[in-house]
Amino acid sequence: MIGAMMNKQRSRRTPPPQDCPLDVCLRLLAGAWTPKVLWYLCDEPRRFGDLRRDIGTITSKVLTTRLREMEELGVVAREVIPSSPPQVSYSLTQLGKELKPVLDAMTQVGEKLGRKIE
Amino acid sequence: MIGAMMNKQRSRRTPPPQDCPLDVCLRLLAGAWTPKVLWYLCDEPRRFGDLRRDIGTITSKVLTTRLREMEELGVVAREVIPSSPPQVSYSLTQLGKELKPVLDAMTQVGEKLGRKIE
DNA sequence: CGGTATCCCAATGGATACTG
DNA sequence: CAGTATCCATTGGGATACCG
Repeated sequence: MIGAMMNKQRSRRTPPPQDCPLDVCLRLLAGAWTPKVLWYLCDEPRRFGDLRRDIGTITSKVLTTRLREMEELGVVAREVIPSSPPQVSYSLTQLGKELKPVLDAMTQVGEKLGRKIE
Repeated sequence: MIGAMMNKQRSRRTPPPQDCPLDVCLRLLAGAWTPKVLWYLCDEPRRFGDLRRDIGTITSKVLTTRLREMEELGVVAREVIPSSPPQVSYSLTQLGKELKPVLDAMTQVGEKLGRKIE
């Protein structure tokens, strides 16, 4: 079963192939909610539930997914604080903080783009 | 096109809800191939077919889609040169050129992210 | 040359329920 | 509190064919 399923059929869905650095960064930022997670982590570390409430309508499944992939890329750090009830705190790493200027730059252009919309 | 996208009925609940400038910029850049199109238009105007060949494996359907939405946002300009065979030239507008620093910033962070991957 | 028109698939992520 | 586990609707965009 696994063998069969691992047989990647490359016929369709030839993905944007190169892993140039731009694509890498984009794949991170384009994940749903990712910019908002970064935004709320910018100022200070936050716990899972706080993040969830801050962002508003994100489900815990998706929030978990995003945090896990950000963690794997070294953009956020996860710290478990043994206590009862359990607490898990998320914060930006040094690398994560380097995304701030990117978000700011995108916001600036976004404002000009935005005037074209509505 | 993105404008239409923004009025579209949301399926189940209100997903990525706010249209903050960051989201607007991101929706543009996250379109498949969009960064590459921008990249190849950076230096000089290019014709449709040239862009297609530059990028390599993009289909004309998708290239058209991307160029149309970039045009609607005022990021690229489309110029039809009456001749035989017909020529259509695409170039970055002033606003489009402002995306260059954004791409550069993303590339820089992407390089550091990339070292985490492979 | 510079596109449209179809058809269709697989990944993304939303809804909901449940757990240590 | 901080997640997992399922299930499934939406959709971006790839393949292919065709056109003025």
